[in-house]
Amino acid sequence: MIQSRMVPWDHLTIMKRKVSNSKVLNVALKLFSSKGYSETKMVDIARDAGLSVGSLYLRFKNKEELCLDIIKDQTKDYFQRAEDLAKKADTDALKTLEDYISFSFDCSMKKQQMLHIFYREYRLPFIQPMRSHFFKTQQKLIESILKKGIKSKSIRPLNTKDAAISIFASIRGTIMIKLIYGVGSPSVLSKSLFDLICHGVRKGKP
Amino acid sequence: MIQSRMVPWDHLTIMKRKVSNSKVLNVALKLFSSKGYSETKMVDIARDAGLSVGSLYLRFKNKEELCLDIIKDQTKDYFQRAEDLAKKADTDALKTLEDYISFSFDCSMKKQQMLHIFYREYRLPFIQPMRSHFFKTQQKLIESILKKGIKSKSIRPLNTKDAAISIFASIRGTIMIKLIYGVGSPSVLSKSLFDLICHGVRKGKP
DNA sequence: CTTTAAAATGAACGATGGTTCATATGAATC
DNA sequence: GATTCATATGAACCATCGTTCATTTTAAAG
Repeated sequence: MIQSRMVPWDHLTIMKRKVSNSKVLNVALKLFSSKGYSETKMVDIARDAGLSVGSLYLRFKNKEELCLDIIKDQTKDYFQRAEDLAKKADTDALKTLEDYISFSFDCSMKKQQMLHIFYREYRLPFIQPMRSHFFKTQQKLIESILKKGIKSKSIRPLNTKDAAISIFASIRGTIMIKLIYGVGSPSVLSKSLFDLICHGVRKGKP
Repeated sequence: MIQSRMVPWDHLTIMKRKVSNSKVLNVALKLFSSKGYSETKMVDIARDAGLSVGSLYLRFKNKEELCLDIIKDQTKDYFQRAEDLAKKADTDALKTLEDYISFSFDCSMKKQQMLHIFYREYRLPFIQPMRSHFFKTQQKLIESILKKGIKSKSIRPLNTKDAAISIFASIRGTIMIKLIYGVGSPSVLSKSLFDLICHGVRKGKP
């Protein structure tokens, strides 16, 4: 019981706080994703979480930091999982590419609330660094899969850098379309995108 | 000279107004695209255009309508040009697809200021109808190119609806990446995307 | 029961910015 | 010069939040 006085961190606190921090983050995520960042008011978050505005400011420095905390919370294990997945490209690059695309879709669907924050108001300045980091790592990751595929001859020789950008853009574009317009099922979109990226539309051999 | 009293429309008014409407639209476009819709204040637009706030409200009902007027102004002949282009698919579907992609890139680069409005704050409710219309028409257009290509055997048989969505998403995704991160030259991106869509990454015949 | 301090409260503050309106300007007409 | 009316002005109005802070509540410790 001493701990509840000494450590303020959420997961160690034993029922001193009425409402847990993760509850607040979830509520805020829901609001940001449904109404947008600037349309979501601090009072809304407080009300929905069952707290007062004042309490919010005891836990988060301000609105921006609250938003950043959400994003950190939502992305914490994505990068490692993507990295692990890419390692398999030594064995079968095309299969790895397929897995990566389907993994991207899965994650995006699970985290679509968070993605709404990214796609809306896409230049909220404090989000830019995270977006940039995501782009760079994923582009390099796709490039590494392509290189391995070319080496093992399952992928035709091509400019890996340009192709990686195109593939990354295609994946993110499709996810964006899905999120904005709600068309198509994720699995069909994912499958049909891989089919396109893998074979192209042209008839006959390349 | 009588006209200047009788018709308030911009292009017919002979120097009664200090500042033309199209000047205002251009100034506002510049501000919206560089700072974002909600970060752009009506006073900013007024100042940069060399007008008072009051005058702005004599010309545009409110901020939203001003923004819509900009978009209408910027997109007025896009749709017809895209339609005309697609007609050529009877002759050579692959070439038409290539042209469509490069046309999309060209337009997007010329109108990138306007696109910033679309990609930022992407759910400004009053913009949704326009976005939706764009998606539907372009998807149908791509689908029609694919169908013609399949008929004339330059394109392999595939689910044209799914493929059209993937292709549309890839194009828009690539343009978005270009606008957000500024990576790559438009012509290289366009070329490399067509290469991907046309051939895919796989080695050997499909 | 008293003390203590973390946690919670919400009214009040202050800055912001879209919109309005009473007033002014100026060019055309008589 | 007087009249008229489109155009222009910008201070003022009003609503909207993000943020703060003096005060209260809660519950563990003594």
